[in-house]
Amino acid sequence: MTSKLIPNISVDCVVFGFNPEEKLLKLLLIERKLEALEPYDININDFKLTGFHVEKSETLEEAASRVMRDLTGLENIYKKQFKIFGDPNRINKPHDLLWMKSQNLDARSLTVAFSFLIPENAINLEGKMFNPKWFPINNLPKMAFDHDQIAGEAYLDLKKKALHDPMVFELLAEKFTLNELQDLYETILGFELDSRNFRRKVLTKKYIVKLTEKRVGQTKKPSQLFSFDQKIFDAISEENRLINI
Amino acid sequence: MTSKLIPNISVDCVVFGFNPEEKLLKLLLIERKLEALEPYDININDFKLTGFHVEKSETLEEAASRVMRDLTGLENIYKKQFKIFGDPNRINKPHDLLWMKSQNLDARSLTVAFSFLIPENAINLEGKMFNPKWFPINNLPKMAFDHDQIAGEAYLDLKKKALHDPMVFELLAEKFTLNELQDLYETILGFELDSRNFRRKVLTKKYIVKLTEKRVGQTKKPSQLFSFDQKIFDAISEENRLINI
DNA sequence: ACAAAAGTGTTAGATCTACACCCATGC
DNA sequence: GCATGGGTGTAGATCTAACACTTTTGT
Repeated sequence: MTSKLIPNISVDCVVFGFNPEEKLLKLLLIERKLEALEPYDININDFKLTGFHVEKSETLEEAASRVMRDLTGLENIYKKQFKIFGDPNRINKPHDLLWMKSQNLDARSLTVAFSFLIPENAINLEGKMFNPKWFPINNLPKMAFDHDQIAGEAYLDLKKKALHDPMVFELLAEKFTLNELQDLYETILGFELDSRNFRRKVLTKKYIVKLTEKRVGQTKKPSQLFSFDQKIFDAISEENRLINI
Repeated sequence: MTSKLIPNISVDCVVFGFNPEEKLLKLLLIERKLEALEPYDININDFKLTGFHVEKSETLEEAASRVMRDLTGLENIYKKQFKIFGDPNRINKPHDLLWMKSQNLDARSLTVAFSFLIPENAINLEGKMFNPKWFPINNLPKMAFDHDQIAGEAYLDLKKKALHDPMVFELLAEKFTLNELQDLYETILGFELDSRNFRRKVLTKKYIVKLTEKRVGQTKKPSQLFSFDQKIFDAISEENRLINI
C-alpha cells in the first residue's frame, strides 16, 4: 500500500478562540467516534484536537493549515508551531490503540502541535464536518490520546507569552475596543486589571491605533474602536533594550 | 533490516557555549567527513550540529540527552526543545543526499532541534569522538544540510528569550560575577549596557544571591560572586503581573 | 429618569536613564 | 606607584499602583 501520508507524523491543532461577550477563552474540538464495527467491540465517543497525518510532499506548516482549512473552511488563521510530542508511550490507552489501528496508523506516532488563535465568531461551525464544538478552556471534556496534555501545555505557553507577545491580538477582531482587550488579558491571565491604569498604558503604545470609528448599538454608550499595527510593533520592539527578568 | 532507529526522525543539538574571558558566544559543531569511497566520488568535509536519529524506545528528550552524552560525556546539560524542521526539501543539496544515502537514512527526514546552554569551559573537548570544535556564533563555518538555518533560528530564539527568561544563567558557571553576567547579556543581545544601572537593577533581584565568597587572583581587585536561585525566581515570576507589550 | 457600559485624573512610590570617578589588588 | 578591572551615587524623567466618579447612550 503506497500512501501519500507519512505514517508516523501528524499535526494537531490547538485552536484557541476568544468570545468577548462571554469573556471566555475556548478550544475548538471535534468528536471522535468509532462505532462498534467488528473487530472493534467498543464504542469510542469523546473529543479530540483536530489533526491529521502529514503528507509526504508538504511542510508541517502546510499540513497544519490544510487541517484547519478542512475543518473551518478558512485560510490564513494565525498559527505558531508550539511543541512536538514524541513520547513512545504517548498513545497507550486501549481505546486509543484501537482507534489508531482502525485508521491504519503507527502507534509510535509523533505529533507536531500548532496553536491557532482566532476570534470565536470568525468561524462558522454550521454544517461543518467532524462536528466541531467550542469548549471553555477551564471546562474541557474528556479528550483522546494525550490531547489534554497538549492542550494544557499550549494554554500555559499562551499564558506565558501573553505578557510580552502581541499574538493575543489575533484573538480579537480587527477592530476592537479597549474593554475587549482588557477582558482578553484578564481572561487569559486569570487576574483583574485596573481599567484606568490599563487604558493609560495601552494608549501610550503607537501600535495600538485609534480608529475614526466608534461602535454603536452593541452597548449603551458608543465605544471607541482600535486596531493593532504589527509593523509599528516590530519597529518599536527592535529598539527595545529593556531586560526584564 | 530491523533497526532500532526511527528512520525519519532525528534530533539536532544547537549547543551554545559562553566564554566570559573572550566575551564570545559560541556553537559546538562536529566535522562531517565522507571520504571518497565508492560509490561516492565526492569528498565531504564540513561541519554540522551534533545529532542522531531517534530510537524507537526513547523519548525525544532522551534522544537529545543521549546525543549530548555521546559527544561530551556530560549529563544534565540544560536543554530546551526549540523547533521541528520538517520541510520536504530541507535536504536537497547533492552532498547532503549522498551523505544520507551513505548512512541509510531517509531523505525526507524531520529533525527536532534542541538548544543546549553551557559554559564553554564546562566541556572538555580533548580526545572526544567526532572532533567537536567551538565556533563564535558570528563566525560559523560552512555547515551541512539546513544546519545554518537551524542555528540561526536558535540564536534568534535565544536573543528574544534572553530579555525575559533566566535560561541565560545556564551559560555561566554556578558562581559568577556581575561583570560576567553583564558581558553575557551584551554578547547575546549585541548592545552595551550601563554597568551602574545594570548592577543596581540586578542587585534588587532576590533570586540573584550574593555569596560570601569573592573570586581572587583572576583579576586585580577581587570580585564578588553571585549565584542564581531558580526557586526564588519561579516564586517571584508567578506573582509578576506586568504586561509588557 | 434610570440602567449600563464607557471613559477619565491624581498622587506617592518605584524604576529608568544618563553620566564620571574612586577602590583594591597584583605587579 | 601604577595599571587593571571592580565597584559606586545622584538627579530628572518616566512608569506603576491604588484609588471613585462622570459621561453617554438605549430603553
